[in-house]
Amino acid sequence: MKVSREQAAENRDRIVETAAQLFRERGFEGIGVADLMKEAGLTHGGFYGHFSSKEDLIAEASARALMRSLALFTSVAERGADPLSAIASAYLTSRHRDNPGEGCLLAALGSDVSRHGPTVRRAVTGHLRSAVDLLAGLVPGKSKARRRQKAISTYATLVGAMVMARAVDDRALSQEILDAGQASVKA
Amino acid sequence: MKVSREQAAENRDRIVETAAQLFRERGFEGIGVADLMKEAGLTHGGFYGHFSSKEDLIAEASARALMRSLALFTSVAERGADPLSAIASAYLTSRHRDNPGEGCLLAALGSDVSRHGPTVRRAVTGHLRSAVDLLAGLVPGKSKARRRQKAISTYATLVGAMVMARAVDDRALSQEILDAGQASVKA
DNA sequence: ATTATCTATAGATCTATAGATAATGC
DNA sequence: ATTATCTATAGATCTATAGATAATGC
Repeated sequence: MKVSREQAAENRDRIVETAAQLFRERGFEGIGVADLMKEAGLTHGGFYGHFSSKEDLIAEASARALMRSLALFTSVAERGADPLSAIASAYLTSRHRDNPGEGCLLAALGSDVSRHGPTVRRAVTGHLRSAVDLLAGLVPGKSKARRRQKAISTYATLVGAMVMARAVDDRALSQEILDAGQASVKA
Repeated sequence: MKVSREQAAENRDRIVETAAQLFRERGFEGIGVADLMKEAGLTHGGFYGHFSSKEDLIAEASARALMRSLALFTSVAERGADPLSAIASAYLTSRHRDNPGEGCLLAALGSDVSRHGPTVRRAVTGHLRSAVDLLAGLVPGKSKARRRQKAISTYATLVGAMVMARAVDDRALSQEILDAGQASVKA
Protein backbone atom coordinates (compact mmCIF):
# COMPACT_ATOMS: atom_id res chain seq x y z
CA MET A 1 0.00 0.00 0.00
CA LYS A 2 3.02 2.24 -0.16
CA VAL A 3 3.14 4.91 -2.88
CA SER A 4 6.02 6.76 -4.52
CA ARG A 5 7.69 9.66 -2.77
CA GLU A 6 6.21 11.95 -5.38
CA GLN A 7 2.72 10.50 -4.91
CA ALA A 8 3.06 10.91 -1.14
CA ALA A 9 3.88 14.60 -1.60
CA GLU A 10 0.84 14.93 -3.83
CA ASN A 11 -1.31 13.24 -1.22
CA ARG A 12 -0.07 15.57 1.46
CA ASP A 13 -0.81 18.52 -0.76
CA ARG A 14 -4.33 17.25 -1.40
CA ILE A 15 -4.95 16.92 2.34
CA VAL A 16 -3.98 20.57 2.81
CA GLU A 17 -6.19 21.71 -0.08
CA THR A 18 -9.15 19.66 1.13
CA ALA A 19 -8.70 20.98 4.66
CA ALA A 20 -8.40 24.58 3.49
CA GLN A 21 -11.77 24.23 1.81
CA LEU A 22 -13.61 22.14 4.43
CA PHE A 23 -12.41 24.20 7.40
CA ARG A 24 -13.72 27.34 5.74
CA GLU A 25 -17.02 25.62 4.96
CA ARG A 26 -17.64 23.84 8.26
CA GLY A 27 -15.32 25.46 10.80
CA PHE A 28 -12.13 24.08 12.37
CA GLU A 29 -14.25 22.01 14.77
CA GLY A 30 -16.85 21.17 12.14
CA ILE A 31 -14.85 18.42 10.45
CA GLY A 32 -12.75 15.66 11.99
CA VAL A 33 -9.51 14.12 10.84
CA ALA A 34 -11.22 10.89 9.71
CA ASP A 35 -13.81 12.61 7.48
CA LEU A 36 -11.20 14.95 6.14
CA MET A 37 -8.94 12.09 5.09
CA LYS A 38 -11.87 10.31 3.51
CA GLU A 39 -12.64 13.45 1.45
CA ALA A 40 -9.02 13.48 0.36
CA GLY A 41 -9.33 9.82 -0.67
CA LEU A 42 -7.16 8.41 2.12
CA THR A 43 -7.74 6.62 5.39
CA HIS A 44 -7.78 8.03 8.86
CA GLY A 45 -4.55 6.52 10.17
CA GLY A 46 -2.44 7.87 7.34
CA PHE A 47 -2.92 11.42 8.55
CA TYR A 48 -0.26 11.30 11.25
CA GLY A 49 2.44 10.38 8.80
CA HIS A 50 1.97 13.80 7.22
CA PHE A 51 1.09 16.02 10.18
CA SER A 52 1.88 15.90 13.87
CA SER A 53 -1.59 17.03 14.93
CA LYS A 54 -4.84 18.50 13.67
CA GLU A 55 -3.69 21.90 14.94
CA ASP A 56 -0.64 21.53 12.71
CA LEU A 57 -2.89 21.03 9.68
CA ILE A 58 -5.12 23.92 10.73
CA ALA A 59 -2.09 26.20 10.65
CA GLU A 60 -0.87 24.97 7.28
CA ALA A 61 -4.31 24.99 5.63
CA SER A 62 -4.96 28.50 6.94
CA ALA A 63 -1.62 29.76 5.65
CA ARG A 64 -2.39 28.36 2.22
CA ALA A 65 -5.87 29.91 2.09
CA LEU A 66 -4.45 33.27 3.11
CA MET A 67 -1.70 33.10 0.50
CA ARG A 68 -4.29 32.44 -2.19
CA SER A 69 -6.31 35.46 -1.05
CA LEU A 70 -3.30 37.72 -1.20
CA ALA A 71 -2.46 36.54 -4.70
CA LEU A 72 -6.05 37.19 -5.77
CA PHE A 73 -5.98 40.68 -4.23
CA THR A 74 -2.82 41.44 -6.18
CA SER A 75 -4.15 40.20 -9.49
CA VAL A 76 -7.52 41.95 -9.10
CA ALA A 77 -5.82 45.20 -8.09
CA GLU A 78 -3.58 45.14 -11.15
CA ARG A 79 -6.55 44.74 -13.44
CA GLY A 80 -8.68 47.87 -12.91
CA ALA A 81 -8.02 51.57 -12.97
CA ASP A 82 -9.30 52.01 -9.41
CA PRO A 83 -7.70 49.09 -7.54
CA LEU A 84 -9.58 49.46 -4.26
CA SER A 85 -12.96 49.55 -5.99
CA ALA A 86 -11.97 46.51 -8.01
CA ILE A 87 -11.10 44.59 -4.84
CA ALA A 88 -14.33 45.59 -3.14
CA SER A 89 -16.33 44.56 -6.21
CA ALA A 90 -14.61 41.20 -6.36
CA TYR A 91 -14.87 40.56 -2.62
CA LEU A 92 -18.40 41.61 -1.76
CA THR A 93 -20.26 39.35 -4.18
CA SER A 94 -23.06 36.86 -3.56
CA ARG A 95 -20.81 34.26 -5.15
CA HIS A 96 -18.16 34.82 -2.48
CA ARG A 97 -20.84 34.87 0.23
CA ASP A 98 -22.28 31.54 -0.93
CA ASN A 99 -18.92 29.80 -1.36
CA PRO A 100 -16.95 30.29 1.85
CA GLY A 101 -14.86 27.21 1.08
CA GLU A 102 -13.02 29.06 -1.65
CA GLY A 103 -13.16 32.51 -0.09
CA CYS A 104 -11.48 34.73 2.46
CA LEU A 105 -10.32 32.87 5.58
CA LEU A 106 -10.83 35.92 7.78
CA ALA A 107 -14.49 36.09 6.83
CA ALA A 108 -15.01 32.34 7.14
CA LEU A 109 -13.02 31.70 10.32
CA GLY A 110 -11.93 35.09 11.65
CA SER A 111 -13.54 34.79 15.04
CA ASP A 112 -12.25 31.21 15.43
CA VAL A 113 -8.64 32.19 14.76
CA SER A 114 -8.29 34.11 18.02
CA ARG A 115 -9.23 30.95 19.92
CA HIS A 116 -6.57 28.82 18.23
CA GLY A 117 -2.87 28.11 18.56
CA PRO A 118 0.03 30.50 17.99
CA THR A 119 0.93 29.06 14.57
CA VAL A 120 -2.43 29.95 12.99
CA ARG A 121 -2.38 33.38 14.53
CA ARG A 122 1.16 34.00 13.28
CA ALA A 123 0.04 33.07 9.77
CA VAL A 124 -2.88 35.49 9.98
CA THR A 125 -0.63 38.24 11.31
CA GLY A 126 1.80 37.78 8.45
CA HIS A 127 -1.00 37.81 5.92
CA LEU A 128 -2.55 40.95 7.36
CA ARG A 129 0.79 42.75 7.28
CA SER A 130 1.28 41.84 3.62
CA ALA A 131 -2.30 42.68 2.67
CA VAL A 132 -2.13 46.05 4.40
CA ASP A 133 1.20 46.82 2.71
CA LEU A 134 -0.30 45.91 -0.65
CA LEU A 135 -3.51 47.91 -0.18
CA ALA A 136 -1.68 50.89 1.29
CA GLY A 137 0.28 51.13 -1.95
CA LEU A 138 -2.96 51.30 -3.94
CA VAL A 139 -4.92 53.76 -1.85
CA PRO A 140 -4.73 57.46 -2.60
CA GLY A 141 -3.93 59.62 0.42
CA LYS A 142 -1.76 62.42 1.72
CA SER A 143 0.61 60.66 4.10
CA LYS A 144 1.84 57.08 4.35
CA ALA A 145 0.08 56.83 7.72
CA ARG A 146 -3.21 57.92 6.16
CA ARG A 147 -2.87 55.38 3.38
CA ARG A 148 -2.14 52.58 5.85
CA GLN A 149 -5.11 53.61 7.94
CA LYS A 150 -7.37 53.58 4.90
CA ALA A 151 -6.02 50.18 3.83
CA ILE A 152 -6.74 48.65 7.23
CA SER A 153 -10.22 50.10 7.61
CA THR A 154 -11.12 49.06 4.08
CA TYR A 155 -10.11 45.47 4.73
CA ALA A 156 -12.04 45.57 8.02
CA THR A 157 -15.16 46.76 6.22
CA LEU A 158 -14.89 43.97 3.66
CA VAL A 159 -14.44 41.27 6.32
CA GLY A 160 -17.16 42.64 8.59
CA ALA A 161 -19.65 43.02 5.76
CA MET A 162 -19.05 39.46 4.56
CA VAL A 163 -19.44 38.05 8.08
CA MET A 164 -22.70 39.94 8.49
CA ALA A 165 -24.01 39.06 5.01
CA ARG A 166 -23.43 35.38 5.80
CA ALA A 167 -24.87 35.49 9.29
CA VAL A 168 -28.14 37.03 8.22
CA ASP A 169 -31.15 34.87 7.41
CA ASP A 170 -32.72 37.19 4.83
CA ARG A 171 -31.56 37.47 1.23
CA ALA A 172 -32.61 41.10 0.77
CA LEU A 173 -30.85 42.30 3.90
CA SER A 174 -27.79 40.21 3.02
CA GLN A 175 -27.62 41.86 -0.40
CA GLU A 176 -28.11 45.28 1.17
CA ILE A 177 -25.08 44.61 3.38
CA LEU A 178 -22.90 43.65 0.40
CA ASP A 179 -24.03 46.77 -1.49
CA ALA A 180 -23.47 49.06 1.48
CA GLY A 181 -19.94 47.70 1.93
CA GLN A 182 -19.11 48.31 -1.71
CA ALA A 183 -20.60 51.80 -1.69
CA SER A 184 -18.62 52.72 1.40
CA VAL A 185 -15.28 51.57 -0.03
CA LYS A 186 -15.93 53.34 -3.33
CA ALA A 187 -17.07 56.61 -1.76
CA MET B 1 -33.04 18.25 45.58
CA LYS B 2 -35.95 20.15 44.13
CA VAL B 3 -35.94 23.97 44.39
CA SER B 4 -38.72 26.54 44.34
CA ARG B 5 -40.30 27.60 41.07
CA GLU B 6 -38.68 31.01 41.51
CA GLN B 7 -35.28 29.47 42.18
CA ALA B 8 -35.66 27.27 39.09
CA ALA B 9 -36.32 30.35 36.95
CA GLU B 10 -33.23 31.97 38.44
CA ASN B 11 -31.19 28.87 37.67
CA ARG B 12 -32.38 28.87 34.07
CA ASP B 13 -31.48 32.51 33.77
CA ARG B 14 -28.02 31.85 35.17
CA ILE B 15 -27.47 29.09 32.62
CA VAL B 16 -28.29 31.52 29.79
CA GLU B 17 -25.99 34.21 31.21
CA THR B 18 -23.14 31.76 31.74
CA ALA B 19 -23.59 30.40 28.24
CA ALA B 20 -23.73 33.87 26.69
CA GLN B 21 -20.35 34.59 28.23
CA LEU B 22 -18.64 31.22 27.71
CA PHE B 23 -19.79 30.81 24.10
CA ARG B 24 -18.33 34.20 23.26
CA GLU B 25 -15.09 33.32 25.05
CA ARG B 26 -14.59 29.76 23.81
CA GLY B 27 -16.88 29.33 20.80
CA PHE B 28 -20.13 27.39 20.49
CA GLU B 29 -18.14 24.17 20.14
CA GLY B 30 -15.55 25.19 22.70
CA ILE B 31 -17.63 24.39 25.75
CA GLY B 32 -19.84 21.39 26.43
CA VAL B 33 -23.14 21.13 28.26
CA ALA B 34 -21.54 19.43 31.27
CA ASP B 35 -18.86 22.09 31.83
CA LEU B 36 -21.37 24.84 31.21
CA MET B 37 -23.72 23.51 33.86
CA LYS B 38 -20.84 23.12 36.28
CA GLU B 39 -19.90 26.78 35.73
CA ALA B 40 -23.52 27.69 36.46
CA GLY B 41 -23.33 25.67 39.69
CA LEU B 42 -25.60 22.84 38.51
CA THR B 43 -25.14 19.29 37.30
CA HIS B 44 -25.08 18.01 33.76
CA GLY B 45 -28.40 16.15 33.73
CA GLY B 46 -30.41 19.13 34.92
CA PHE B 47 -29.81 20.93 31.64
CA TYR B 48 -32.51 19.15 29.67
CA GLY B 49 -35.22 20.21 32.06
CA HIS B 50 -34.58 23.79 30.96
CA PHE B 51 -33.65 23.41 27.29
CA SER B 52 -34.49 20.88 24.62
CA SER B 53 -31.00 20.88 23.13
CA LYS B 54 -27.67 22.67 23.13
CA GLU B 55 -28.69 24.40 19.90
CA ASP B 56 -31.73 25.75 21.75
CA LEU B 57 -29.47 27.31 24.37
CA ILE B 58 -27.13 28.66 21.70
CA ALA B 59 -30.07 30.53 20.17
CA GLU B 60 -31.28 31.93 23.49
CA ALA B 61 -27.82 32.90 24.75
CA SER B 62 -27.03 34.60 21.43
CA ALA B 63 -30.31 36.55 21.49
CA ARG B 64 -29.54 37.76 24.98
CA ALA B 65 -26.00 38.86 24.12
CA LEU B 66 -27.29 40.73 21.08
CA MET B 67 -30.01 42.46 23.10
CA ARG B 68 -27.39 43.68 25.56
CA SER B 69 -25.27 45.07 22.73
CA LEU B 70 -28.18 46.97 21.26
CA ALA B 71 -29.02 48.46 24.65
CA LEU B 72 -25.38 49.52 25.05
CA PHE B 73 -25.32 51.08 21.58
CA THR B 74 -28.43 53.08 22.46
CA SER B 75 -27.09 54.32 25.78
CA VAL B 76 -23.66 55.22 24.37
CA ALA B 77 -25.24 57.02 21.42
CA GLU B 78 -27.43 59.12 23.71
CA ARG B 79 -24.42 60.23 25.71
CA GLY B 80 -22.20 62.13 23.27
CA ALA B 81 -22.70 64.94 20.81
CA ASP B 82 -21.46 62.82 17.90
CA PRO B 83 -23.21 59.46 18.43
CA LEU B 84 -21.37 57.46 15.79
CA SER B 85 -17.96 58.54 17.06
CA ALA B 86 -19.05 57.69 20.57
CA ILE B 87 -20.05 54.18 19.51
CA ALA B 88 -16.80 53.64 17.62
CA SER B 89 -14.79 54.86 20.63
CA ALA B 90 -16.65 52.53 22.95
CA TYR B 91 -16.49 49.54 20.61
CA LEU B 92 -12.92 49.60 19.33
CA THR B 93 -11.11 49.46 22.68
CA SER B 94 -8.43 47.08 23.92
CA ARG B 95 -10.78 46.33 26.80
CA HIS B 96 -13.43 45.05 24.40
CA ARG B 97 -10.79 43.16 22.42
CA ASP B 98 -9.49 41.41 25.53
CA ASN B 99 -12.92 40.55 26.96
CA PRO B 100 -14.91 38.84 24.22
CA GLY B 101 -17.12 37.16 26.82
CA GLU B 102 -18.84 40.46 27.59
CA GLY B 103 -18.59 41.97 24.13
CA CYS B 104 -20.20 41.96 20.71
CA LEU B 105 -21.48 38.54 19.62
CA LEU B 106 -20.88 39.31 15.94
CA ALA B 107 -17.20 39.93 16.60
CA ALA B 108 -16.84 36.92 18.89
CA LEU B 109 -18.92 34.38 16.94
CA GLY B 110 -19.88 36.06 13.67
CA SER B 111 -18.33 33.50 11.36
CA ASP B 112 -19.78 30.64 13.44
CA VAL B 113 -23.33 31.96 13.23
CA SER B 114 -23.65 31.20 9.51
CA ARG B 115 -22.87 27.56 10.25
CA HIS B 116 -25.59 27.22 12.88
CA GLY B 117 -29.31 26.62 13.06
CA PRO B 118 -32.11 28.90 11.83
CA THR B 119 -33.01 30.15 15.32
CA VAL B 120 -29.60 31.73 15.95
CA ARG B 121 -29.54 33.26 12.50
CA ARG B 122 -33.01 34.69 12.96
CA ALA B 123 -31.89 36.31 16.21
CA VAL B 124 -28.87 37.85 14.48
CA THR B 125 -31.02 39.09 11.61
CA GLY B 126 -33.44 40.75 14.00
CA HIS B 127 -30.59 42.36 15.89
CA LEU B 128 -28.93 43.66 12.75
CA ARG B 129 -32.19 45.18 11.56
CA SER B 130 -32.65 46.99 14.88
CA ALA B 131 -29.03 48.09 15.06
CA VAL B 132 -29.09 49.44 11.51
CA ASP B 133 -32.35 51.29 12.20
CA LEU B 134 -30.83 52.79 15.32
CA LEU B 135 -27.56 53.83 13.70
CA ALA B 136 -29.29 55.13 10.57
CA GLY B 137 -31.18 57.55 12.80
CA LEU B 138 -27.92 58.88 14.21
CA VAL B 139 -25.86 59.23 11.03
CA PRO B 140 -25.88 62.50 9.11
CA GLY B 141 -26.67 62.10 5.41
CA LYS B 142 -28.74 63.38 2.55
CA SER B 143 -31.21 60.59 1.91
CA LYS B 144 -32.59 57.83 4.08
CA ALA B 145 -30.90 55.29 1.80
CA ARG B 146 -27.53 57.00 2.29
CA ARG B 147 -27.94 57.02 6.04
CA ARG B 148 -28.82 53.31 6.07
CA GLN B 149 -25.85 52.54 3.87
CA LYS B 150 -23.54 54.45 6.19
CA ALA B 151 -25.03 52.72 9.22
CA ILE B 152 -24.43 49.27 7.74
CA SER B 153 -20.90 49.93 6.55
CA THR B 154 -19.98 51.51 9.88
CA TYR B 155 -21.16 48.46 11.78
CA ALA B 156 -19.27 46.24 9.32
CA THR B 157 -16.08 48.21 9.90
CA LEU B 158 -16.43 47.85 13.67
CA VAL B 159 -17.03 44.10 13.51
CA GLY B 160 -14.28 43.47 10.94
CA ALA B 161 -11.74 45.55 12.82
CA MET B 162 -12.47 43.74 16.09
CA VAL B 163 -12.19 40.32 14.43
CA MET B 164 -8.86 41.32 12.91
CA ALA B 165 -7.55 42.93 16.11
CA ARG B 166 -8.28 39.71 17.98
CA ALA B 167 -6.89 37.37 15.34
CA VAL B 168 -3.54 39.11 15.16
CA ASP B 169 -0.61 37.94 17.26
CA ASP B 170 1.10 41.30 17.64
CA ARG B 171 0.02 43.97 20.09
CA ALA B 172 1.20 46.92 18.03
CA LEU B 173 -0.56 45.78 14.86
CA SER B 174 -3.68 44.97 16.86
CA GLN B 175 -3.72 48.49 18.30
CA GLU B 176 -3.12 49.95 14.85
CA ILE B 177 -6.21 48.10 13.61
CA LEU B 178 -8.38 49.47 16.43
CA ASP B 179 -7.08 52.98 15.76
CA ALA B 180 -7.61 52.74 12.01
CA GLY B 181 -11.19 51.58 12.52
CA GLN B 182 -11.92 54.50 14.80
CA ALA B 183 -10.29 57.01 12.48
CA SER B 184 -12.29 55.71 9.54
CA VAL B 185 -15.65 55.96 11.32
CA LYS B 186 -14.87 59.44 12.59
CA ALA B 187 -13.62 60.77 9.27
C1' DA C 1 -48.71 14.79 43.58
C1' DT C 2 -45.68 17.31 41.06
C1' DT C 3 -41.26 18.54 39.47
C1' DA C 4 -36.36 20.50 39.60
C1' DT C 5 -32.29 18.42 40.11
C1' DC C 6 -29.16 14.58 40.67
C1' DT C 7 -26.45 10.23 39.44
C1' DA C 8 -25.36 7.07 36.02
C1' DT C 9 -24.98 5.64 31.51
C1' DA C 10 -25.89 4.82 26.50
C1' DG C 11 -24.24 5.74 22.09
C1' DA C 12 -21.75 8.52 19.03
C1' DT C 13 -17.66 10.88 17.79
C1' DC C 14 -13.02 12.63 18.03
C1' DT C 15 -7.76 12.76 18.32
C1' DA C 16 -3.97 10.01 18.40
C1' DT C 17 -1.29 5.64 18.39
C1' DA C 18 0.21 0.75 17.51
C1' DG C 19 1.25 -2.68 14.53
C1' DA C 20 0.52 -4.92 9.97
C1' DT C 21 0.97 -4.58 5.01
C1' DA C 22 2.88 -3.93 0.62
C1' DA C 23 5.18 -1.17 -2.72
C1' DT C 24 9.19 1.94 -3.49
C1' DG C 25 14.08 2.96 -3.68
C1' DC C 26 18.60 1.70 -2.65
C1' DA D 1 15.50 -1.95 3.96
C1' DT D 2 12.64 1.75 4.13
C1' DT D 3 8.32 3.93 4.48
C1' DA D 4 3.50 5.50 2.99
C1' DT D 5 -0.67 3.80 3.97
C1' DC D 6 -3.95 0.71 6.06
C1' DT D 7 -6.81 -1.60 9.84
C1' DA D 8 -7.97 -1.60 14.47
C1' DT D 9 -8.34 0.36 18.79
C1' DA D 10 -7.36 3.07 23.07
C1' DG D 11 -8.90 6.77 25.71
C1' DA D 12 -11.21 10.98 26.11
C1' DT D 13 -15.21 13.75 25.39
C1' DC D 14 -19.77 15.08 23.95
C1' DT D 15 -25.03 15.20 23.57
C1' DA D 16 -28.93 13.25 25.28
C1' DT D 17 -31.77 10.11 28.15
C1' DA D 18 -33.49 7.13 32.02
C1' DG D 19 -34.63 6.63 36.50
C1' DA D 20 -33.94 7.98 41.41
C1' DT D 21 -34.32 11.56 44.87
C1' DA D 22 -36.15 15.02 47.68
C1' DA D 23 -38.26 19.41 48.27
C1' DT D 24 -42.16 22.40 46.71
C1' DG D 25 -46.96 23.50 46.09
C1' DC D 26 -51.56 22.09 46.09
